Amino acid sequence: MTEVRAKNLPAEERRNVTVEAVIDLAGMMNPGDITTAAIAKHMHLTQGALFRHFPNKEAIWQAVMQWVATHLMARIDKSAAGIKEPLAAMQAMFQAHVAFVADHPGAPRMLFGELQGAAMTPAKRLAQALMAQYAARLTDLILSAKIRGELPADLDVEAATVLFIGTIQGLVMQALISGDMGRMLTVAPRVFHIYRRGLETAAPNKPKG
Amino acid sequence: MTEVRAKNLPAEERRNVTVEAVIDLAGMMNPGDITTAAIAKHMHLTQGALFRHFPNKEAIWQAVMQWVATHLMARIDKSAAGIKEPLAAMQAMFQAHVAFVADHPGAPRMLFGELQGAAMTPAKRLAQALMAQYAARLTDLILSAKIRGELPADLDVEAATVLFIGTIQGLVMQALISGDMGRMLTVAPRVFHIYRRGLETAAPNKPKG
DNA sequence: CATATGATAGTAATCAGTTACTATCTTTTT
DNA sequence: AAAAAGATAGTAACTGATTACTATCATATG
Repeated sequence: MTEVRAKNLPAEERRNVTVEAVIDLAGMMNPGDITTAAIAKHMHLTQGALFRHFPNKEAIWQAVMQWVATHLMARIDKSAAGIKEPLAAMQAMFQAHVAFVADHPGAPRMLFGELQGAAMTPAKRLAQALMAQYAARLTDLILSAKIRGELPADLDVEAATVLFIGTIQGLVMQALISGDMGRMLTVAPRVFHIYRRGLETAAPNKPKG
Repeated sequence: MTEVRAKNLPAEERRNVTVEAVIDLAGMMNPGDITTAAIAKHMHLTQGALFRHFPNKEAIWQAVMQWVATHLMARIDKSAAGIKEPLAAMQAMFQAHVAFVADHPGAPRMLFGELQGAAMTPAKRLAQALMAQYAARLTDLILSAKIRGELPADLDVEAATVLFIGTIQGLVMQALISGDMGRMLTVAPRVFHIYRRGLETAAPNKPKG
């Protein structure tokens, strides 16, 4: 017997519910089309009440981006924790990232939408910081894989990092387009397999001849 | 002494100019935020005048998607024409696609934006047809590469196709985010190199042991 | 009672699309 | 070829709907 309507939530919890409502909505509609009225309706509240908990709409988006950054990184860190082999850790991160998106399709849509916006909003700054942190972590893993001899010393690290992130973005984008998140989960390991082979056998520009 | 303002263009040319204006604007702002007023202003026209040439806004977007589909496929076909080796053809397509995006950053933004929209608009249908055509062409190339012995017979064709498209989407997405299209052009061949190595050495699931 | 939370009912700005009128180009008629 | 007529293209001002945001009043909680 869950209450359809939770009344008079404490402020912090109401803010959390708001963020979840936005992530939820972003999975169903274009983030740019999400109005404060739509958010309020989705959480069974009146539109004006939202502004008792957030000073303006931008603050809501900022909170959402913070939620995405925190939860995504937490999930990725957890998946790779305790794995010694860098390539195995990367594989775990890859799968964890894809699984996170499958659970929260609205999250990448908020990210992409925010990052592509022209204006340098606080939300965009958060999104950029997330991306930078992600890329740095990957580069470290690839470098240590080189040191451990798991990857060839002449591997193009930058291209490998770009391709890892790009592969996920591409997978996610295609899943968002088709609307089939489950399929992405099964294709992801097969795609990562090709990526991994590419790293392991990469010769920079002139294969010895 | 170019005229700042071309007056009273014939209808068809005015429609072409409109499409170009939209692609141009989409490179600078979120496609969803492009208003008819913004389009008109960008082409030095009044907002109402647009509706003399298009019945509604959706028709404008439809024309834009048609433009993207036609020009992108033409450029890709041209780049691969006359190349016998499938892998070389794929490499040419890859580079041509990236170059097209560098020339028209608004094009992929329109595509992604349209494909992610919930409503099944005519513009979305065009975008989906473009993607399907693209994927089919790739699958054909990969299959013929197998037959010619350029790629291993046990390569996961579906994953290879998804990864090709995903790699481009990921590259483009990162370029859109950073706003640096020139860099994408230089990174693209290095990224494709890793992709190609992945295909050439891929063993499906159980590397013989 | 005091305060936090919510509802109701607004505001000014902006959106796609329409209307009435005017300018410009093309064709026909003389 | 000159002028009138018709068609096409553009302008300016508007409409109703929707937006983010606010002011005021009501209620629930501790």
